[in-house]
Amino acid sequence: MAATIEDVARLAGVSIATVSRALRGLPDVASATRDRVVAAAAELDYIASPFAARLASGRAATVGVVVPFVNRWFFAEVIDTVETALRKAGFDLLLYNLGDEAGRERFFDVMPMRKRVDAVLVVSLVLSDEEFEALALLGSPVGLLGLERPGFLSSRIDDVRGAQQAVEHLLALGHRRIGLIGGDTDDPMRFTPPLHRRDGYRDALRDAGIDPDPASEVLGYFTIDGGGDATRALLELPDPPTAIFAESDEMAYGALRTIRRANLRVPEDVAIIGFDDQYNAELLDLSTVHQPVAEQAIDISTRLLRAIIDGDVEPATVVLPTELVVRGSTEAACSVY
Amino acid sequence: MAATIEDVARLAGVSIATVSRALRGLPDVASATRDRVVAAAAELDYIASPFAARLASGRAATVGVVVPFVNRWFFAEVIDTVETALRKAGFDLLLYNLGDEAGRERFFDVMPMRKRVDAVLVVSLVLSDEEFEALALLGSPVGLLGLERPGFLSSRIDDVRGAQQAVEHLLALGHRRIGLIGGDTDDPMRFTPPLHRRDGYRDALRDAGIDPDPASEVLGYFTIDGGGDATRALLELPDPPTAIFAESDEMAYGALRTIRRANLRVPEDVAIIGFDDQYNAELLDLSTVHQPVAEQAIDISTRLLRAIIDGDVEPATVVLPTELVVRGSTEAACSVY
DNA sequence: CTGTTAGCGCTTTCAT
DNA sequence: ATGAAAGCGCTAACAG
Repeated sequence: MAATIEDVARLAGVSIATVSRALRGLPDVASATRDRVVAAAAELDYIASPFAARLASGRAATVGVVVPFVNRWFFAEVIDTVETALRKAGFDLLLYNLGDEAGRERFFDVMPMRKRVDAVLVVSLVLSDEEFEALALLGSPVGLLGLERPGFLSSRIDDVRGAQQAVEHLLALGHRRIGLIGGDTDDPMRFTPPLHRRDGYRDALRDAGIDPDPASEVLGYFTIDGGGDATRALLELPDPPTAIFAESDEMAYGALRTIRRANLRVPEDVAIIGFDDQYNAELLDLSTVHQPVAEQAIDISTRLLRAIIDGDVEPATVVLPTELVVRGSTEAACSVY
Repeated sequence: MAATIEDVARLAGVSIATVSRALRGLPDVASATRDRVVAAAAELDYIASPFAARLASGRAATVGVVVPFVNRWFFAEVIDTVETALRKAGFDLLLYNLGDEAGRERFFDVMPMRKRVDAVLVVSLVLSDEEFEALALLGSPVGLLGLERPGFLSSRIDDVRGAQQAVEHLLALGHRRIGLIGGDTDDPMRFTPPLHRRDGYRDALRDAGIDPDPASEVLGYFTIDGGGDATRALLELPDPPTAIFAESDEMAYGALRTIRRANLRVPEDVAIIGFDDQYNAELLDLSTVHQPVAEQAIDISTRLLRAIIDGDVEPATVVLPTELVVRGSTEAACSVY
């Protein structure tokens, strides 16, 4: 069987308490002693049993990461970055993939991470008051990525400003009739992005002296097909828009497809701009608003770790800047369509 | 503080051993007693400390999943599926994201999952003999997804056959000059897909009485840009191919871009087929060979769990079928280009 | 069917 | 600077 702390103690000729201290780099260990212990541990190929350590210390050295999906760009990117940050700090990442609504209910019902994580990171989930309450009751630091709530650590982008950037770009190109493909803002369990991005769209129009026209705002449900259908609706308007802002790249992909199938040219007939800048955007030559995903992930992981280790960290919200990325779907010069 | 097993035992008026049995659904507990225990546990909002249970039982109830990246289609898809399967069986998923070469070395050097998982699942990593050796030394079941090795459980597709399907499709359409965009087959740390898919390509040509022409096989390095460059090279050939088989969808995307930029039409001037059928393939109307990712993930998780629970499971390899998916990049009828 | 008891392998006072 | 000893909260014989 694998070596235990006693084996190391025996070989090094010290007590198990000293082995524990030496191997964890605690102070008050003579360096000669430490060397001896480290050598013994190496010889026996010893590593501490995490479960015994966790039981004895009360620390889980684990962060629970809760996501609605993992097989989508944003979430995969976040998990990737967070895992690396945690591992570097000696923490494990325990993944909770909610999946469907049933999975979500089961999760908040059972709270399976109870007693097994030091902190929780919730990624882009819209939570009810009860669900926030349940998280707070865990008694561990809770971090939010892509959303905000008073009393919780969080990291996000400014969706209003990002949408403004997109629409201001279209305005600067001379467009006056600009359509919006958005998400549902009436769903009580809604994502916040649809709401904020629509506000940014309207703000930008008003700032340019244009009155937002409700008829030019259609639902795309944040899917490719939804974006395609929405675009068809926009094109059938009596006075169709010359440019479209889609609240997500995915919806913009659908828009591109619909326009291509209608034998119209992008951007000459209709200009398209998305939001997110996922990797497909470059492939499809889509202008969009870049959001710094890895940066948000690193920021929230870092502060969450500090909250675990140093204890008291104030539950601030960090807002990271978005950036306009101009490609061929809005500027003909470099278009490949 | 949170309730312990003793609190429950006291409230239910039984011993802690009975609580343990009742809550874990073990036999030999009177149903009246069990009800009382369950009620007491519910009242105290009790859940067992996983660390104490793991320390005492020696079971980690955790599977370590080792991936080279998580932010790529195939891996995200696998993690998603495996997490769900494990969670359903009461197991945690501990993620190990190797990232770069340094991360990989650190991983196999330290073997950080030692003493903390009951099994390991390695996803599409090409391992050295030493690395396989290190895994075997863990003494736990090891599952492989996307690769195969005698003595290990594994689940994969038949890359040779899949490539044949792609090329046979092109041949059936009348193409005789078919180019190949592949991966490096000389790298000692190579993926196996490049090798197998190239073999399938050559087999299909030979079966049609065509001698594979080395000049028509170019390297695309499994990236979009690589696929684009490779395509340019193929188009500059004295006798350029009328169809191209890319060993991955990503390289096919690059091919589409290059062809579009060269003002050639797909599929009229050049037909393109990829391999994998990731979601972008449909978006880009790319013909490809579908590989069942979720099915592979479920198969290997299931067998790995059985190996953990029932102990002895023979280390078989399951090979799942691929399927040709015809879209607009090979058949003009439904093309949108 | 239920209770008693001895660990599981560490961490952490408290002495010295 | 080091050691002794008391847990951490559970599981698993074993006894009855």
